[in-house]
Amino acid sequence: MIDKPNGLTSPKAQNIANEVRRRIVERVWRQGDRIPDEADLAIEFDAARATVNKALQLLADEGLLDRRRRAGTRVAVDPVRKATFTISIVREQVEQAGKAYSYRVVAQRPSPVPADIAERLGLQKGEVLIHMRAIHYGDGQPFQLEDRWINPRATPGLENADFRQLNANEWLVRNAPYLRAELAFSAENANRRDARLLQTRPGQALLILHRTTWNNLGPITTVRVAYQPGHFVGTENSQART
Amino acid sequence: MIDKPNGLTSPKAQNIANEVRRRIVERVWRQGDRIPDEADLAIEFDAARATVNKALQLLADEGLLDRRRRAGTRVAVDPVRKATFTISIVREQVEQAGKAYSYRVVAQRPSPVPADIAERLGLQKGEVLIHMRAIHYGDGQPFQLEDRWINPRATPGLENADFRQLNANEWLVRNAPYLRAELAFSAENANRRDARLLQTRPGQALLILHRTTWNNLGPITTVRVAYQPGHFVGTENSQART
DNA sequence: TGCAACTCTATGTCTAAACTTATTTTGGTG
DNA sequence: CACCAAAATAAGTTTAGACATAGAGTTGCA
Repeated sequence: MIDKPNGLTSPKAQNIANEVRRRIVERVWRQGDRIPDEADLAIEFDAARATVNKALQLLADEGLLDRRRRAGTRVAVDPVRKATFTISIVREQVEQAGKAYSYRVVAQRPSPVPADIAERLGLQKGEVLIHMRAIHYGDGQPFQLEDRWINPRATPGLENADFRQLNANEWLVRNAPYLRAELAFSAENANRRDARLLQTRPGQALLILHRTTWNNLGPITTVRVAYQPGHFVGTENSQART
Repeated sequence: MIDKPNGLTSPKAQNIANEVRRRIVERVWRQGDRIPDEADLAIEFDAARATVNKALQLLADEGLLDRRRRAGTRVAVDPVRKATFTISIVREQVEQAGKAYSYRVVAQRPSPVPADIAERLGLQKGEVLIHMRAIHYGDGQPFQLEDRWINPRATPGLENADFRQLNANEWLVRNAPYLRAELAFSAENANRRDARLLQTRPGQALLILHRTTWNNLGPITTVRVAYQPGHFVGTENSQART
C-alpha cells in the first residue's frame, strides 16, 4: 500500500501524511475538495483513527488542509503555508560557517529608553534600561551589529553578568527563557555608525532583524540586529519532525 | 492543580505544556536540568502518559526541551527557538491592511534562464521558462514588486492561465501546491528599475524575499519580491495551536 | 585496560475505545 | 415559511495498554 518497498519503515502517521500530501500535489484531491473522514482513512490505511488524526493535524498545521468539526476535512483553497525558521545563537551561526567567532562590546550603560523602544516594550518612556551595542565577527570580519535594550526588572541575576566576557545574546538565551517573542525583518540604509562598525559605506542596504521577548515579569529585551551587507536569512518549510 | 479556577478548561495537554513552560521560565527547572520522566509527570498531572508525551513533544518542537530516548528530557541549554511565519497571498495582505488591491503585469514572456536562477532551480542554464514582472498595489501605492520565473513543465494547466486577469502568485497558490519550499530574506539597494516601479529613489534599502517551490515534477517557480521601503515582515513565536 | 556484548530504561509510536464538542441537518411547530 | 429543538456527524481529546527502539550503563572477557 503506502509502505516503502524496502525495509525503511518510517512512522505510520508520517506515511499517511506523505500519501495525503502526494494526493494533493498530484491533484487527486483538489483545492476545496472534501477528503474522506478519519474513520474511512483509518480503514484504508489500516491504522487507528488516532494515527490518521495525527497525520491530518500535521497537514492542517502546515496549512495544506482545513479541518472543522462535523464539516470534515478539505484541501485548503488558499494554502496559507507556514515557514519555520530557527533562531540560533550568533556564535553558532558563525562557527557553523567555519569561521572563528569573536565579539566586541562597543557601548554598555544604563540609559532612559526613547519613546519608540518604550512603546514596543510596553514600558513608560524614560524608564532606565541597560543599553548596549556590540559587534559579532567571523574571522575578524564584522558579521552583525546588535543594538540592544535589556530590562533588568525581568532578568534577575543580570547584575552579576559581565558582558565583556560572555555576550548578551548568549547570557539572555541561557538565563532568561522567554514565554513570548516577536520577530520582524526590515531593510534600512546603513547610517554612519552602522557603516563604520560593519566596515561598509553609509547608504548600503542592510537586512535588519528586530526581536523582542517577554517572560512572566514583563519585557526582557528588544534588539535590532543589522547583518553584514549581502547576508541572507533562510528558512525551509517544515516537513514536520523526523 | 493546574486547572484554571474558572470553567475555562483548555485541553489537558495544553495545561501541562503551560505548566512546564512556567516552571522553565520561572527557573524551577533550569537550563540543562533533567526533568521528571513522562511516567512521573503523568502521575503528577493525573493524565495518561500519551497526554504528557504530547505536551512535551510540543515544547521540544518549540526548542525549549531536549528529549532523547533512554537519556530523558532536559531543559534545552541553548534554546534554539523556532519562529513560524505565515505566507499568505499578497492580495490578502493588502486587503487586511484595509487597502484596495490592484495588480499590474509589467512584463511576461518565455525567456532562457540566466545562470544564477538556473542553479537555484537545479535546471540547465538557458532552459526556457516564463519570466514575469508584476507590481502589487494597495490603494494605488506600490506595495511590492515581484520578479518571477515559472517552470511550465511543473505546472500543467499553465498555458490556459491569463495572468493579466488573475495574478501569478494566486494562480500558483491555487493550482500548483508544492511539496517543498525555500525562503530567504535579504536586503538590496533599489536599482533603477526597482526604484521606478516602486516609486522610490535608486539606492533605497529594500527588503527582499526570495521564494522557490518544488513539486513532484520539479521546480515550480522562483520569485524575488521587493517590498516597498519601510515594510516589515513579522512573525510571532508559536504558542502552538488553539 | 579496552572493548564487545548485553541489559535496561525513557521516549517513540500505535491501537482500540470512549467521551467531548462544534456544527450541520433534520424535523416539528406555530 | 420562519424558527427552534433534537439528532446526527466528524473532528478533538484523552486513556490504558502494548510493543519498538535508541542509546546510556554494565558486565565480562581478552
